[in-house]
Formats: sequence, C-alpha cells, structure tokens
Amino acid sequence: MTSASNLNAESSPTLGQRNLELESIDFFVRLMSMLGMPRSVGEIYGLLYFSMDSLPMDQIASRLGISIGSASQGLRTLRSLKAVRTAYVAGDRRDHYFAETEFRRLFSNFIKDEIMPHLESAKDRISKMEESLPEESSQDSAFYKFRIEKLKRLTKASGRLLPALAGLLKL
Amino acid sequence: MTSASNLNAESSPTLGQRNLELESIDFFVRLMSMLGMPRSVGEIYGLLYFSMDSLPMDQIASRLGISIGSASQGLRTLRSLKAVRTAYVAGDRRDHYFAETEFRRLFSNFIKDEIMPHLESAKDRISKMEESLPEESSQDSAFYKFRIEKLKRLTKASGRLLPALAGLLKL
DNA sequence: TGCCAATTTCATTTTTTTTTGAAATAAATG
DNA sequence: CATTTATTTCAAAAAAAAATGAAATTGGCA
Repeated sequence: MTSASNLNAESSPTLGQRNLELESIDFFVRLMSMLGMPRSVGEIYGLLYFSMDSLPMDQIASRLGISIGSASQGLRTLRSLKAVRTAYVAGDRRDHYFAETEFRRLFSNFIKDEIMPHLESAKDRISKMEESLPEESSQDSAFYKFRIEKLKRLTKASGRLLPALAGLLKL
Repeated sequence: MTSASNLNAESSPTLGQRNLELESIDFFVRLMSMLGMPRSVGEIYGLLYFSMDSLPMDQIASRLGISIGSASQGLRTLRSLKAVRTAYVAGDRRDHYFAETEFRRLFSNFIKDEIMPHLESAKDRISKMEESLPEESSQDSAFYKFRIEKLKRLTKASGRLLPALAGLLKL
C-alpha cells in the first residue's frame, strides 16, 4: 500500500466532520444499546449515518478501531435488520456499505424481527399456564384465572399495538 | 425452625399452583430481559404475580433460590418502577411485597423512568452535532443538515409517541 | 439505651456477552 | 487453475453485567 491509496479516496475529513462523526457514533451506540444491540453495531451505524460515501468493511473496522471480526458480525446484524445496504463500486470487489436512514422502516423491521417472535412464544407459555390450572372452580382458581386473563390481554394488545407503532411514527 | 413455622403460613401449594408459578417466572424472566432487566427481577415479579398473599423478602429469596442481596436489589428495582408494593402484616415487622398488576401503569412508569431520560440526553447530543456543522453552506453541509434534521424528527416523534403509548394500551 | 431482626451495601466471584484474531472459506483476477 | 484478496467463522480472551455473602446499617422493641 503506497501513496496511490490516496488517489481516489475522499479527502481527509475536516474537524467539524470528524466531530459530527464522533457525536453520531456516541448517539447510535447509546440508542442501539437501549435496543439491546452490542456497542460495535451502534458504532458502525453511527459511522455510516454521516458518511457521504459508502465504505468497505475493512475501512469501517480501521476507522472505528475494531477488529474485522467485529465489523463482519456487526454488519451481518445491521444487514439482517435492513439498517445497512451495499452499493456497487466500480473497480473494487469489496462490498461498500451505507446506512439505511428511513427510521420508520428500520423500526418496523426491528419490531417484526426482534419483538414479535417473543410475543408468539409468550402465547404458548400462557397456554401452558392454563393447563396448570386445576379443573375445579375453587375460590382460588378465580384469582389465577383472572391473572392469566390479564396476561392474555397484555399479549394481545401488544401484538396489535407494536406493529401499528411504525405507522404512527410520523417523521 | 421447628414445625411451628407451618402454623400460620399458607398451606403448601398444589402441583398445579407450583406449575403456574414456574410458568409465570419463566414468562416474566423473558419479558423483563427484553426490557433490559436482570433475571432476578423477572423471577421476583413472576413469583409475586401469581401469589395470593404478599411475601417478605427472605421468603422470596428462599423460594427462588437467590441470595438476599439479589432479592434486595431486585425489589429495589421493582419498587422504583412501582411494579411491586408493600403491605402491612400485623405482628410481623418485615415488609410484605405484592405485585402491581396494572400493566398500563407499569408500562407508563417504565417509559417515564427508563426511556424518556435517554431521549432528553439525545437532544443534547443533537445540539452538539449542530455546533460541529461548519458555517458555510457548502454542498456537503446540506447533506449533514438533512441527516441531523432526521434525527431531530426521530427524537421529537419518539418523545410524543412513547408517552402516548400507554394510553393506547387498551387492556 | 441496648439488643436483635430485617435490610442494604458493596467488594468479590460467577456468569454472560462481546470482542478479538487466526484459520477456514469464498470469490475474483490474472 | 493458482493466487491473491475479501469475508466469515469460531475458539479463546477480554469486558461487562449480575449474583453472592458477609459486614454495615437501620429501625423497631423491650
């Protein structure tokens, strides 16, 4: 790797651009971590969010100072959430990544992929609870039935509300 | 501890009751962990959710097989979310805990305590981004401004939507 | 006031999650 | 098709989060 590596690369970022990038990384690291995503995922998305041009994995890793293993895994996660996409760059066989910035879509994917499956299995578990209920309608069993009923209502309401959320999100 | 310990305690649970309890613990451990709460918090809430009578901390710990340290911390968390409350029990100076089961209120507390503060600091970080923007309105700066605008809209929409969520939750 | 049961705190240990880095794989190029 | 470059995989290391347990604290009661 010689001085030729600078020929077709973007010029080095201004101080302001670098600051923006750092704030962005900070921002998305926190946001992603609220959503249970590892730090590296937030870092990658934060870097790409303010990047004018798409970046190959090795540049992402070196700019963030993370291993290519992390970068690969993080990008896989972001790809599966459709939070990044790849662009073709002529004369370069590396994949070039850029951020998908339609938050409404991102959010809706997140709910579908990360939340709804849990809701499904919650329903199964509630069924198991009903099987554990003794047949006889003693005084106690009214209490248990009522609590189970509450859980049913909770899961049903969540199942309706969460997917609708993205629609409400007027950005 | 002799046989006297059974005199005023509730009779030992039936198999069905025990199953229900176990399913409940399982259910809430998963639910809480989705919300970023440690296992012990889910266990405690799950135990209390199907408990007819309120339980003192030491019983919670021993029934779940967790340390009193964990129980103390877990109950503190649940108390701060208003997910458990304490009941006075005559002739016993231990606090007795029971589950708050109005999910709508729980949810609204959760949003207020665990989410909204992050949104506030997100706004600060966006302000910092704007400070990093170079004055001149170059071609590039349009791109950066637009991305910042998107983040603003995202946080504003979240700030309105999330607190309204609990209201929509028709259980 | 002094004692004792109940609870909290917190340094240490354990467990879980994330990252690393090197080997394996895949994919393009000459 | 051999070589080089890009990417993925995964065992091991590192870091982060949670649980433990014993000491400190609190607060009621004699």
